[in-house]
Amino acid sequence: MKESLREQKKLETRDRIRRAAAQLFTQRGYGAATMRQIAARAHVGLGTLFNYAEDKRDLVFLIFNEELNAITDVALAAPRPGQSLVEKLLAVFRVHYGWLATKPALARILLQELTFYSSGKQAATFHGIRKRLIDGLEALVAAAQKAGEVHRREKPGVIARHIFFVYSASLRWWIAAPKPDPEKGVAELRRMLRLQFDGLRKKG
Amino acid sequence: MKESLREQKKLETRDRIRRAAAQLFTQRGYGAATMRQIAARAHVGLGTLFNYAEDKRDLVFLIFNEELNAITDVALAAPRPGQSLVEKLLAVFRVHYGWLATKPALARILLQELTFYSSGKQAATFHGIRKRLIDGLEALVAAAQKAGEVHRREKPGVIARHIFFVYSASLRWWIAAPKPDPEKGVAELRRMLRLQFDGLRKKG
DNA sequence: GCGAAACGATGAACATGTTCATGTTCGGGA
DNA sequence: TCCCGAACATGAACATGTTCATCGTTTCGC
Repeated sequence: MKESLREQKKLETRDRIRRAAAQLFTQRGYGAATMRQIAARAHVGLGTLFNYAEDKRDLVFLIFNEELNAITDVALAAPRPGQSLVEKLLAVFRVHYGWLATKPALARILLQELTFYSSGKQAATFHGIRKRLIDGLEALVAAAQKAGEVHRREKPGVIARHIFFVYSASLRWWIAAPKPDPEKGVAELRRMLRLQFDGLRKKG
Repeated sequence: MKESLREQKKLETRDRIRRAAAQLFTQRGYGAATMRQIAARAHVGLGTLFNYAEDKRDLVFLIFNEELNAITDVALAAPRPGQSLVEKLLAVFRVHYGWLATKPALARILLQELTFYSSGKQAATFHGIRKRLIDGLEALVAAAQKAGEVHRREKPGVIARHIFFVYSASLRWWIAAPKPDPEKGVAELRRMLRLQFDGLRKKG
């Protein structure tokens, strides 16, 4: 290892900040928790927070990014061969639902306040992870097209984006509930994806 | 008229605030425009702003609400009998695209920063208007179900919400372009709605 | 080991959103 | 006409996010 001591201390400091921010955001909400309180609980100076997150919003991403990255790896490996496209997609999303259900208060902050926020160093990482997810969806769609399960009238990227938006909408709807149940969330999403897969047109 | 002078002055003050806020948000962006600058340009005390909007974000809704309300009336009256559901929906949305294209900078603030913000007196009005739009969509869907154009596997409210989200996503994508062209926006939305209408499943 | 340069921590100072106690203006009843 | 209460306007005071000049620590070439 190159910079043992320095690097070590930096990681510990970042972790203390993450834990302090997570606790205070959860207890008091995003708006009511102040940077000074977070700095105090993390045993760092006020200015130090801004060495790790560009601004207050960026702190939320700092809390989530590490776990989100790991969870996304798990999620993208979840689909099994032989499943239909909808079931493969649900296998991916189910992992995220289960994870977010363990920390609904923080998840609400992430989904309701930050979906379209993009500046900040941590936010960049966040969007990178999200892109990996969307790329994964695109691969699933492309495979389904190749297998003849899905038509080819639209490019897989377009369809993947569309699916991602359906997922985002359902997720936001679900997380707003008082005590989000992942099973119910996945069930609702299944309805939405079926609707998307089957279309609106009346058959025969 | 009941309160001629008072009511009159109030309306004028609100209008000055609206214009000042719109100008400064457009010129400098939402973050860089300060409440003090807005108050100065509106020839009003700083505190007065907070008699008309609950907070800074609420100012954005104050700017939009009046026009948005009128535009939504026009939009909901746009569909013509005999059009397909997709064309009826596009007739509605086209009005909004055309309107927002005339003020892209402000529209970007509204769509990218404020879609999920909900507290504040102006925000309440905004969401009321949005609900009227979604109810209108629901009525179109219900009619299409009754006419046998759309299946009945899902309730019209669910389908309408789904359509609204597709619309929101497309709109946000479109408004991010440097100089949004309403025709292109509507064309892109048409692709998305067709995708929704036809479904993903490969036919026979 | 030693000096210096790079790196990170720090909190006082600043900028700006928000509150609120106070002053001002208007409408209507006596 | 003359008050009085309600509605409205106001800016000083406050709370809090953010910047930045400064300081201590770690690293690295010698």
